[in-house]
Amino acid sequence: MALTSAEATEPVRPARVPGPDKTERRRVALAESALKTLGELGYARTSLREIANNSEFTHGVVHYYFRDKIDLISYCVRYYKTKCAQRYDEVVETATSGDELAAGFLGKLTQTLVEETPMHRLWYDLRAQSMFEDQLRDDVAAIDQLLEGMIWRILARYADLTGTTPAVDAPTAYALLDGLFEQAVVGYAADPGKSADLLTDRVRQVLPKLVAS
Amino acid sequence: MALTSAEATEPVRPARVPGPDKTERRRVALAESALKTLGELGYARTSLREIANNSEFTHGVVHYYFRDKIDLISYCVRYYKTKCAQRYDEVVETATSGDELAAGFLGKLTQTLVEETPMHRLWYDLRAQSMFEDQLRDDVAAIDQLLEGMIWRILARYADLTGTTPAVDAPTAYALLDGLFEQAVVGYAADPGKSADLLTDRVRQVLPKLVAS
DNA sequence: ACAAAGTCTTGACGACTGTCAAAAGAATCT
DNA sequence: AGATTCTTTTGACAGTCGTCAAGACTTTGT
Repeated sequence: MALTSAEATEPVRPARVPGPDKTERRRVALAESALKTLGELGYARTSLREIANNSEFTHGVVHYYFRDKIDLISYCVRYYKTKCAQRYDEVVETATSGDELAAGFLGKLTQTLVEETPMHRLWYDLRAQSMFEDQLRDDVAAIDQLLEGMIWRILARYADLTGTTPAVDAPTAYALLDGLFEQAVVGYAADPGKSADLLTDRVRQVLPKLVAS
Repeated sequence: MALTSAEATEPVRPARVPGPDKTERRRVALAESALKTLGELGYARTSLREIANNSEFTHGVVHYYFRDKIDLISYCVRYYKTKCAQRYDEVVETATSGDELAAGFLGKLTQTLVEETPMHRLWYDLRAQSMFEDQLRDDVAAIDQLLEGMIWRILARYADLTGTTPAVDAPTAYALLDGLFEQAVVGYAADPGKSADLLTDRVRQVLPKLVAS
């Protein structure tokens, strides 16, 4: 799946630029600064100047590499995708029993909840923004698809290891687990320790209900 | 449960004001304009002037009745609460079988999805904002509690009518159904008709898994 | 009828915002 | 070495923003 939107917005490349690496490295650097800022402040309070302050450049450079602010945000969303595409695949590949898979998945789930809290808050913020910002919709929808695939691989493997079959389809499984995870992310600010434990308990309880003999 | 936060921010009332009705009616009117604007534009793009444009007043009046912008938004969140507090109670009260309850609940669920789409988008937007805006956190948490109670009454009654017991606790049930509903709200923009039908199918499939003999 | 109090409009302030482009600095080519 | 191109900084513009308060208008009380 080509990043057609990014290619479309990319400035025409001069003949002597040393390949795409420089421009792409810059865009990635700016995207990382943007994600950091968005994770701290949220979409509503993130300005281009704030993003620039969190980078090694000044605000002008954003317009050299991106058409406008929303172009940068969209790029961020797509870049975000590449960072979480295969978060649980190792667990899927190495588990040899349902319990082991569940434990591994839960370990990773709470680990990412604790270690990447701003990124998760950002994700839910951006998904909400996508309901109001047409330009974000497709990129956010693509990430939802990706996350749905991730969860499906977990559930399909879990069914496999437990000699059962999934009792719900991929979108349903994803929505259910996403609901639990979002609850943990929202509740994390108020009570970080408890939130992670509750998530573990709830997912462990729900997972077996999503498969059937 | 007293609206202590609102009372705390209310300006000291002159001795001769004709009771709380006038001030409260004004605050409600402004809150309704604010909710309308927030539902259309989202939190990030909603300004006080935009809210005023959607009301019969000018922007100055907001500061006559509210300390600041966030005070108005908080009031909106609490006011929102009163509008959805008992959405499904009639279904709970009138259903005489599990199937009837499920059908009634699903009817109401899709009806509200279709008829109040901006309010639901707003809710998810505000909940995301509450992760970044401390002043919104308690009010949003209170609404989550309320919605959890609503879902719990549905599930408890469903268990009652089907001669089963709930297999998960209230927060878990709420997170699961909330996940499905949010998925429908997010997907609604892309495909309104399909989204409502999918929601119905998924909730109907999941509900029986949340109770046990 | 007039004074007092309440309510709302108007207008301005300082700060912030996204965007644009000139200019300066750096890198590359001849 | 100098020209050319690329990259970044700087600075400005026009507009928006939340907030504040003076003043105008409305309502109420005497």
